[in-house]
This record gives sequence, structure tokens and C-alpha cells, in this order.
Amino acid sequence: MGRTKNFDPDVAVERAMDQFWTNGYAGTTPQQLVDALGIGRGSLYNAFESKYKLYLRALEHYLDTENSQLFETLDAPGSARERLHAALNLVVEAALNDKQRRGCMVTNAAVEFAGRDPGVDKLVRRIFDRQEAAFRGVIEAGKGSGELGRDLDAADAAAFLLATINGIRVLGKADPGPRRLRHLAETALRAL
Amino acid sequence: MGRTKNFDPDVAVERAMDQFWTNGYAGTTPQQLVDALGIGRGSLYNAFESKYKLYLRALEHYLDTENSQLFETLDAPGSARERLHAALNLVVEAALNDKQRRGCMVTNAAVEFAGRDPGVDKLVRRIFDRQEAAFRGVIEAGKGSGELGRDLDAADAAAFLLATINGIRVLGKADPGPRRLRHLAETALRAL
DNA sequence: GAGATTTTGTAACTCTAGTTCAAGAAATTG
DNA sequence: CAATTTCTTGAACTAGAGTTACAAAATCTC
Repeated sequence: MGRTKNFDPDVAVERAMDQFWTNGYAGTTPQQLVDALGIGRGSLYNAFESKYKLYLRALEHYLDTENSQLFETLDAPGSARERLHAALNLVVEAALNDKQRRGCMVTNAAVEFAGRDPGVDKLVRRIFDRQEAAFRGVIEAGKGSGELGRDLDAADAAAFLLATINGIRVLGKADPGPRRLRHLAETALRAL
Repeated sequence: MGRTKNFDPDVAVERAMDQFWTNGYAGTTPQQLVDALGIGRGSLYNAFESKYKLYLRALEHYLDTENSQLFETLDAPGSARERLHAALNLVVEAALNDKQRRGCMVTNAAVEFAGRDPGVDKLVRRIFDRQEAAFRGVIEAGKGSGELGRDLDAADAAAFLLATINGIRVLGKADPGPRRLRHLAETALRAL
């Protein structure tokens, strides 16, 4: 009951995600959001309460969409090494193709907020946990098939790969040139 | 000629560094700076012109001081592997002991500004270049002594280690627990 | 010590961030 | 269609960010 919204909240969240992703939380102003979402200030606050809550929704949306490629790649058919290699390369290629140099919104959120905001902390840890678990699953499969050494600690290796993809993202932001990133996937996988 | 300053600019820059390091650029207000540096607003702006220029000086100061440990560790006596291991562990331990979870100011600067500010970009690249070069030097020494395989590409390996330390810093910010970080140095070095 | 110069402390200024509010418009219910 | 509810538009508000201005104070030169 009551008037129906003139806009699609999901679309609005997606556009908000773009803004926060590009400019960070502190770097995004209500005015930018109003312009980007194409709705009035009143509607913005009526629908989302505050910039902060909108940010949280945008970050969740990011987790649900942008991040899914990594999981798909890790779950794809193929040997363990192939899948890990494809996953790392996915991150490398994303960094290389990121003309705006926005990096990964999770990495950005972690750095901008970590330790200072429980809400963001929770989301960041959740996604890190999931990524780590996905890596670990592949590694254990590789150990089971004999493709990876039995002496390899799957938990350690998964944490290492999690660190690696975050490192790639930071380097990609700092210097978008392909020089450093090019062989990162191969080099990292020598550790396994 | 003229009145002499009541404060030591170097000390002021150091305190500013602490603020920016802890709160980021956008998260640090003139008032916080005034309080932390213990000087008046007038002196602040008279001495440093703007928040932005002070930030740049603070970041340079960081590069000159906090980062030097990494170079010292890499230049210390010992085998290549020992030195690389010690360097990675230095970063790991720094993350574990970082109760405030400020992370590394360079990593933070890269994520907050990269691609959006030429001044910060330049400083970040400079330090990344230096760190990479330092890693590379050790790796080449290791190759020369036969400790590391001749087939190892020193440039690729150095870029990989640069990514790794940045990854460690991001993980450390997100989750200060020792679980993930503990064996990262050993695991990463298996790649060499 | 006069004069020049620089620093200091504080007030003040402008601008915008982030949010709220009020009045009217659209939908829903019965 | 009346009653109710929710949404929209845009102005308006508060607080503080980032900076400047100015008079007073300190130092330096000669």
C-alpha cells in the first residue's frame, strides 16, 4: 500500500556500487550518488537511510556479483593446477583490463575500513573466508589426485593464494602496466 | 631573519604521518592534525601550505623511515633464502603486531589514491620500484651462488614477492589473527 | 633599538557533506 | 472515490572541512 517506487532499488544499488568502487566510501558524496542513481535526495534517504547503509548494500552486491567469477573458475572442470592457474590469471587480467584502476572493491574496503568498522569487517572477512575455502577445496582435490604433494598444507597454501590475489590487486592499482603482473600466476603456483 | 618556529617541522611531519597512517587521508581532519601536532592552525598552514602537501611530506617521511627495515633486512648478511625469508617474516610480524591495524601506509596510499592522484602515484611507484629492485638483487645473488635455480626469472620473482608483501598487508588489515599469516613466508618462498 | 620579517593564535569565511523536512503526487484498500 | 500510506521533489538545516586573514609577538639585521 502506498505509492510505488519510481526506480528499481536493485539498479540503484548497482549504480551506487559503481560509485563507491571507483571513489571509495569517503570519496563518494551524496550529490554524486543522487546524480548517478538518477533519483532525488529524498528518495535516496527514504530508500536507503544513510550513505553508510547504502555502502554496505553496495558491498554486498559486489560480493554477490563481481566475485562470483572467481568461484566459477575454481569450480570449473580441469586439474587442480589448471583451475588455480585460471583463477589467478582471472585476477591478473582483471587488473590489467581495469582502465579506471578501481581495483577490487573488497580489497579497497578492507584497506579503507578494516579495524575501524565492524560492519565492513564482517563482510570482508566473510568473503575472504569463502575465497580461501574455495582455494583450499581445489588444493585438497589436487592432493587427493596426487597432482599436488601430500606434504603440502592445504590451509597454508590457500591463505597464501588469498594473499597473492590481494597483492595482485594492490599492484594493479599502483601500476597498471603488464610488466609486473604478467607472470605472477605462474610464479606463484611454483609454490605448490 | 624573522621569528623562529616554536616547533620542529620534522617532528610535526612525523606526527602527521601517524595520523594519516591511522586514519587515511580523507579520514584525517585539520582539527586532528592541530591536536596531534600541538600547534595552531595558523602555524600548520603557514608551515605546510595544505593538508595535501602535508600528506605528501608525511608519506615521504614514511618511505624514509618505516620502510628502511625491509631494505636493511634484505641487505643483511646471510644466504639469499635466509634474507628473503627474514624480509617476508618482517612484514608478517609487523602485521601481527599491528594492534591498531593501520597496515602499511604505502599500501593504504596506493589503494586510497592510485590512479587518481599523480603525486601519490609517483611516490608509491618509487617505493614499489625500490622494493622490487631490492628483492631482485637478493634473488640474483642467490642465482649467482647456485642457491636459486638458474631458470628462475629474477624480475618475475621479485614482482611476485612485491605482490606477496602487499597481500600480507591487506590480509593483516582484514584479519589480524595469526592463523593465515603464520606460514606465509615459508609457503611463498617455495616458489623460488 | 628601529625596522624588517616571520611565526603565532584565533576568529572568520566559504563550501559542502550528510541529513531532514514539508508539501504534494501517486498508488493501494475497501 | 475517500482514506491511508508511501514516494518524490527540493529546499533547508547543521556541522564541520579546509583555508585565509589579521593583529600581536618573537626573532634577525644593522
